[in-house]
Amino acid sequence: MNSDANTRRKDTRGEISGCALRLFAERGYAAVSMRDIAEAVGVRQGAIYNHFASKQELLAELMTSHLEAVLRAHEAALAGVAGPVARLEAFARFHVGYHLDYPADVFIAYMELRSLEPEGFRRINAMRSRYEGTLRAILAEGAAAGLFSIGDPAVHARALLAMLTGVTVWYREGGRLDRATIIEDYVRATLQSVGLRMPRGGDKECSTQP
Amino acid sequence: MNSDANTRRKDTRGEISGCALRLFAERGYAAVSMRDIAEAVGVRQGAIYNHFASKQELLAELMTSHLEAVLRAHEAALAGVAGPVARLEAFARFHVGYHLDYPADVFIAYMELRSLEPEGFRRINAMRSRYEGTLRAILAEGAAAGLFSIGDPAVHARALLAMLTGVTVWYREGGRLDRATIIEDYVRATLQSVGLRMPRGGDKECSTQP
DNA sequence: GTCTATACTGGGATAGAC
DNA sequence: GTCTATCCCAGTATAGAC
Repeated sequence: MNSDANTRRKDTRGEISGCALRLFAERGYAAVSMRDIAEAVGVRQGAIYNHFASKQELLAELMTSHLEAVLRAHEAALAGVAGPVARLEAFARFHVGYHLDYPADVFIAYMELRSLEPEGFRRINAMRSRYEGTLRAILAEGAAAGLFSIGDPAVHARALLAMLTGVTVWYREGGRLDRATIIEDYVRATLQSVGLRMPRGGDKECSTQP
Repeated sequence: MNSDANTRRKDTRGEISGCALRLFAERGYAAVSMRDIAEAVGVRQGAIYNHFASKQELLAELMTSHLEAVLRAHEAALAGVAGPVARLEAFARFHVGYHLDYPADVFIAYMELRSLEPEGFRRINAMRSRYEGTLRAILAEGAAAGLFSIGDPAVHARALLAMLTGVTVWYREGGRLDRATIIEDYVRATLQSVGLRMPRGGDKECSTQP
């Protein structure tokens, strides 16, 4: 039906995005050259400019599509979840799970904001703020209802986001701990940080230690 | 008595360190040129090489002296503090306080590890691991004693470090919140995250909201 | 749409006068 | 120890053949 990205013809644009994403995450935007990206894709440097007008546009595109995906998935994850406690748990579970699945995307969106030129920065920072705002609202609501014991909701929101996002810094697939364990640990830390004690008992049988 | 950095003669080396620190923190190592640093200092580019052999050595030097200072201050802050609960509180209070005082140093040491060449990386990463290890030990001890309710101590240590270190990302002097409030909020989040409830009552009178 | 080739800029680092 | 001047290379982006 549609003409684009349809058949299995090689999708150069997509491969450029993928390689750039990985390299930016590994070394940082400024430390990666268009030649590096081209080599990873298997084309010559000039070919990239058939798909992206500039390195800057490539970065902005990566961040935009990532943030759009995050916001969509995040809204879906919290849709129909009611009450600050349940919403906070859902937020933490979604956030860590998503970050385990897309560590490079997340890392870039978190770290390379400063590499954006003013226009892109404003647009993309606004998307990030929306996301942060939903967590802040949950915390403020829980605090107002007397359910949470926290200081300033904005401070706590940033503290939790830093904590949850930090999972991308050290997590590597096939490591000592599996995905489910890590998520539960972060969810527990999140809920306890606002003064709650465990979501539901030991949660998935507390068999961490033998 | 000593011959170096003694009188008030201009300390070019120190100014290079200071400007490089600030610029690396603002834009990232790869995005800052030796010309940028020289301009900030007020000398010509070549003059830097009278004090540092290379840009890479300059970065390694900044990170090393920072980490040495952190480890010293951290040991002093925890010296004589006994018991996992008190030590965890002292750790959190020290960590956030130090990071509020030296945000640029901390940010670089956290973010620019990947910009180090192999030799410097090993050396400096070992220093970071020592620091992380002290927190992990506190958590493991508290968990073993049944005082803390956490999952894997290594996961929780990294989660807390990311949370506490993240204060440098958003804190700006003269903002809405003062230093003491921010520290107390982070300390509270830290202690609660392991399942404790408040260090001592409301702590400094809970007058956050009017 | 990809290639080769190139324009142009800016980077790290060095040489030698002062 | 700092300066000016320069080397050499890598970087982004473009032009034009295929």
